[in-house]
Amino acid sequence: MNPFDLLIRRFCTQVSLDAAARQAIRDLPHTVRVFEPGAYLLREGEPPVFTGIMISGFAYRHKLTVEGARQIVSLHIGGDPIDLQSLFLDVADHNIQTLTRAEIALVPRERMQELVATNVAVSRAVIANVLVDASIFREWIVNVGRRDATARIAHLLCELAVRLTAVGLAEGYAFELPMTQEQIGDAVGLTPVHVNRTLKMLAASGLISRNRRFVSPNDWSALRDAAGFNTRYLHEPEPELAPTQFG
Amino acid sequence: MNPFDLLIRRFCTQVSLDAAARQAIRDLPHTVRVFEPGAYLLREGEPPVFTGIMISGFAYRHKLTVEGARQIVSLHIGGDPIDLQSLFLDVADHNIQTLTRAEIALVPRERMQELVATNVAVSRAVIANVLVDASIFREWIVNVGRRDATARIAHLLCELAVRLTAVGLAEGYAFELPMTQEQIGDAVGLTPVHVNRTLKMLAASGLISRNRRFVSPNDWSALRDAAGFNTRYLHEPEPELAPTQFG
DNA sequence: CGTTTAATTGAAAGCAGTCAAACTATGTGG
DNA sequence: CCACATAGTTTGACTGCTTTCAATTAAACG
Repeated sequence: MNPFDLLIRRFCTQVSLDAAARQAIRDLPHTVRVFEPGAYLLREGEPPVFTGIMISGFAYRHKLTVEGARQIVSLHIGGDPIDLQSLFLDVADHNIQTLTRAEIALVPRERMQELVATNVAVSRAVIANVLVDASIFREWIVNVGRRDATARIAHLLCELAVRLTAVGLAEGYAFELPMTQEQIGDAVGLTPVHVNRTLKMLAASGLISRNRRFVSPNDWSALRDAAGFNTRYLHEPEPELAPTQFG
Repeated sequence: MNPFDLLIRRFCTQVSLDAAARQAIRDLPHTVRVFEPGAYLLREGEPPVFTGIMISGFAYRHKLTVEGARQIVSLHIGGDPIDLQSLFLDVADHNIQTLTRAEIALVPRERMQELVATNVAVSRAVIANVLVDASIFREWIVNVGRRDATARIAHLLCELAVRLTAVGLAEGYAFELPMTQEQIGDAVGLTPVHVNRTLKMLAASGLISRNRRFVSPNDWSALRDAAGFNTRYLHEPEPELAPTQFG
């Protein structure tokens, strides 16, 4: 699929885009590149050059404390725009790295800025997308600030299950989680040892099944309850209102 | 000061606004209202009706977990736009409450949406502002996820000191922090008891002085080091580049 | 097959939480 | 102006969730 159709589909979950806006997006110049796992897409302190669209693979944003501890602040999957977060900021405040091999469509930042400046519908879509990202950041603050280890990890799993399902990358909320337990810990503010114990406990209590990095909820509503998970913060469209036509 | 001049000043820390854009902002319809401490400006689950500009006072955004624990996800001070975060989202994913008595200029959401749709410079300013908010959310994830109690609280104090100083509400990084220790705990993911102990420890170690809710750093660079605080995430303009003319 | 990376497990230590009570402002009504 | 009520701060003792340290097992890799 054309990377911009992925982006258009994403935008259409929040706003409607007329034909002109869609065409303007498709006309953006871009290069599709494949990045190996661990590749940096953005480094803190450096000026952002590209805006990207994840075609496939996983990526994560993270920051390091002065003591060297890492905190992952978000995860990105196929269809996610990358680095709209830096579109109008001149120095990156965080790093973005691929988690897996990933195909990413790179668009020069200035060209995206120009499009946002000239097309109202696109501008609105970009703002809405950025606002949803911000909502997810807020929920992550709650997750690391006020949930215990079990709920934190369950919440992360729920979020990924729902987001992956929304873009057709998970079946029945089951999915491959391409993260080491250390990376999971960095995402939820725990140590890898405790992530291991908590994951085993989630499996032992029957909430999930694990097979290597493949995770599947045995009882979705029980997992959701354990996580205190509510999809509201993802601002997904109501199923019945979901756009079926987007191109 | 006219509330919109506050907003224009804020926007001009990130982008430049031409005379037309400034006038368009000043032409926004608005009502100035005074809210008592604890008043709700927005409730999770409800549709946002207004966008606001804090003229004076403090406010905070927060979310509740299903267990009833509260997590404050951001603090707002004079000059901050409120609820640009919900400008294009139809259901609030969090609550906003005043911390103190606060004067707020309310602008109907649709009028702000219209302005963003018709004025490119304003649109860019709104996006930049929202992106800075998001950057602060990211840093808060790091704060609660990867710092110990001392660093967390020191970091909160540093952030407020810098932000209040930037808008002329603090002298020498000293300021009145109008929060109970329970609210501070809700902002950094700690219990009020531990906040109390940590605050006393910060004072005992000479990093800060406290007098009721008035906090002043005795040694700014030592406090900054204890917090692992770096202003980059606030995306403030370089002092020498700071706009001196903005209206 | 060795080598490296990741997952697992056990034991001990520690930071922060919980529970409970005392203290201190601040405010109210008589 | 004082007794009383309320909200917030402070302190102590104890508990416990997570971390730390260390070692073992399992999987991935060339």
